[in-house]
Amino acid sequence: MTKLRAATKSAVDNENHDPADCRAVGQVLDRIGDKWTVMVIDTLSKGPMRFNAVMHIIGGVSHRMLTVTLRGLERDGLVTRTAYPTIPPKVEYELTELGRSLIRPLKALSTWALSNRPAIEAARVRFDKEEGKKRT
Amino acid sequence: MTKLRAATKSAVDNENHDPADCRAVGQVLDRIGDKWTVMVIDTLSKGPMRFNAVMHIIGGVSHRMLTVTLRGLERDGLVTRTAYPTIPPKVEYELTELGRSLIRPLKALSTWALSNRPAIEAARVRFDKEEGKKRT
DNA sequence: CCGCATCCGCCACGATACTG
DNA sequence: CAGTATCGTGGCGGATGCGG
Repeated sequence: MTKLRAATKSAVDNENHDPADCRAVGQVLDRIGDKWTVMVIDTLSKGPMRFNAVMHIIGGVSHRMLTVTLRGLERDGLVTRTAYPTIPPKVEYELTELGRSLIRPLKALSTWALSNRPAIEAARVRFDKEEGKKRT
Repeated sequence: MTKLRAATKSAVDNENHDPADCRAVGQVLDRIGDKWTVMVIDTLSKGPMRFNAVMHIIGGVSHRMLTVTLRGLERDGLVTRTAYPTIPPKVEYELTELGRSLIRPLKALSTWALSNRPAIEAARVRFDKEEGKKRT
């Protein structure tokens, strides 16, 4: 998602060929286009879960990035954070209704990806081969 | 998106709680999660178009980034590039069948975004207000 | 008109260490 | 067990200039 971010939105704001569509998608991508958000949502879609559980299931996410990602999702009302002030602490995360509603469009994307990855892969290989020929 | 990128996929590859879903989505986000890809697709969804036309319609995209984005899409077989070797040059871009098939799931996302942005915005404001209180 | 190379600023991400 | 702070790095994205 890399990076629409707040920095450059000015130019985009002034444009309206079909603002509803492209800007809306842009917004979502800003949100879920980062490295871990989608994985967290997918993981939490199976039910409420503790911090470490999420971390272990995803695997490969750093402690810090998981915290940051979860805070972001909490901020946008996509997950709830419930802290039990016990010793040791126990924190549970759960998708909100809003968060769960995102699963469906995400599934659509995932379905598309699964069906078309071979085609993309093929196109990519073909393209790179052409590139190779040009250089020789 | 902005940045899953190839760099870190190693850790993710070893994990399979529901690999089909999350990895597939991850792949797509790697592709379309950057700053301009979705906008380009949306723009081209209206029909074949010349480079400058796309640039003008999107507005705010640098010459270089549009080139890069289009090359990426071409590489993955999502758009075709047709150059007419006239003077001055004229290049037309058009979505392939594969590219057009991506519009549907994108629409799903855009629909979700449009319906829920108010909710997200509200949650965000609420969350930030709480943050403010804590700091005081 | 379009593509490509170079230079550079900036931010997402990761590793580590410390607190409660 | 969970969160925060700090620091370092890679690579995206913008500006500009040349080539065809």
